[in-house]
Amino acid sequence: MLKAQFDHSNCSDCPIRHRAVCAHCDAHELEELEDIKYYRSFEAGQTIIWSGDQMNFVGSVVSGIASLTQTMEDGRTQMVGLLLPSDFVGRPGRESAPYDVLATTDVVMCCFRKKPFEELMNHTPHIAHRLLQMTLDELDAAREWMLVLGRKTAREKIASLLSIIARRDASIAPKGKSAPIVFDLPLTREAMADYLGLTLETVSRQISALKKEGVIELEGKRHVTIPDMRRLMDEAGDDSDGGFLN
Amino acid sequence: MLKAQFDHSNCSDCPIRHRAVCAHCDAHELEELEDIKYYRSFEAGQTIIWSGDQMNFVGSVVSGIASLTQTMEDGRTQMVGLLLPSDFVGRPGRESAPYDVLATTDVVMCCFRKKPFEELMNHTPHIAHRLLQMTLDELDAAREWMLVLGRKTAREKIASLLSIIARRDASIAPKGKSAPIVFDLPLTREAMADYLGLTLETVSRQISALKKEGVIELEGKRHVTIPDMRRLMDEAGDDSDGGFLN
DNA sequence: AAGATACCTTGACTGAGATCAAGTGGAAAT
DNA sequence: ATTTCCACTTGATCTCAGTCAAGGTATCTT
Repeated sequence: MLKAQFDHSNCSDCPIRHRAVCAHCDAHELEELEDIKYYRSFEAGQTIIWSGDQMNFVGSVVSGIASLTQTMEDGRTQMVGLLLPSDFVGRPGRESAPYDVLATTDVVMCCFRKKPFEELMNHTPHIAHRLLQMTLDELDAAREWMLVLGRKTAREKIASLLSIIARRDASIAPKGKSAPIVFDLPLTREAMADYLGLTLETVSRQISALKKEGVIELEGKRHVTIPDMRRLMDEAGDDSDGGFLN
Repeated sequence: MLKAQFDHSNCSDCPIRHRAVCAHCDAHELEELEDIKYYRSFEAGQTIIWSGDQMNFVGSVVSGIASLTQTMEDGRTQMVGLLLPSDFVGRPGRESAPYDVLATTDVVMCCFRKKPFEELMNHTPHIAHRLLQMTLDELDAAREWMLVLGRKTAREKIASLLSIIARRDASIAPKGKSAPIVFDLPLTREAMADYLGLTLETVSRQISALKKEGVIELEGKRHVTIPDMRRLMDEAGDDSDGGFLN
């Protein structure tokens, strides 16, 4: 069903057209991409790519959320990337995947066979340049996350994660700064724990605590309301006037 | 003194010629780079770039070690990158620096004024392509580090850091796998702590413990011998046959 | 030579988060 | 309707690393 929704779809109608790796492409370049692209759907929980496997495609997340995950032999796991719509998966020039890629929700991906994509990239500076931009952004995000993992308390970690998810959804929010932000958590408590370097019990306790103190409101287990974004960002230990609110 | 050593030097004699952002450049491109490059030296402990400052240059570390560091308002700090010779500093297209860049040892940098470099990059795919490669490598390193920060014990963290430094110096080592690896720690205990998300006391204790158990040997506070690399990698919690030893 | 400084080590105690365990609630399966 | 299952919550206890404090050692200053 989901698949059909995107099959044969034209790039110009694509929801991630202006943010994905193809964002800077002109009409001609887009045609070349259309020739080698295909869509694939994955159900929540499915593994999209296994660490160590041959990678014969690269691609963009069109809808849904995927995660990059590293696992130690004894089972400890750490999420090392959260892939949102428009994010790119795979590395041109690399043979095998360094991490597991998991579908956290149902996911649709726009895939390109790796070889043709690499060739296309070599004579299409627009793609290479956009990929560089996106990679630099991801590197910044990874480094921000290193501060969270290395130095923040459990409470600050949770608040940081909620801030990030809220910020992403806030683009739709009205101008008024004080308007409450509402969203659904796309992650289980366990996935949050794997992202934050915590146990799921600690995640649960901290969410309960933030709820009890009115920093967040919860309806069911996933539906979150942030009455005061500034308060949440204080709890995250971020500079309260940094970036998001001005 | 250090400065003179590199002033007016020709790119073809440069120690990082084949690994830096200029690695793929041909003779003509190198000439263009020579026109806009200049060298700067920094003493150990000096700040190379302040977070938030205007960045009017980008460049490569030629010798020495620098670090990218993030600091919270209350003083907690996390190192988010370790810059070794050939590593690139700065982001084309960005105005202000997102992190502090500190000289951990004496450092020599090969700098390019940002504007000319950006223009040069636009019509020099060799540079853009190499920068993409390097950025993807850094992203991998950052993600590997996220596993260390999020899921490893203090002991594993120290062993991981020692492995990384040892691996870097091991390129010079003879073929025989069992040959002990010897190097000097380029970081203070505090810098190690900032890299690992620990306190300096914990770093000191874990190093003492590894020494007592014969995993490492110490001469003075900085001179390290690794009698058995495989043992160290076991302590790091890494797959013992992953990557380094085969 | 004596003091100052920077870097490091070690000990005693504390506490945040992990671990172990039991229980809740809601949705799907039978 | 009730069983099963999964995601989540909550409690009791434990432990690893943080905190606070004292002392050591090498180098630099005066």
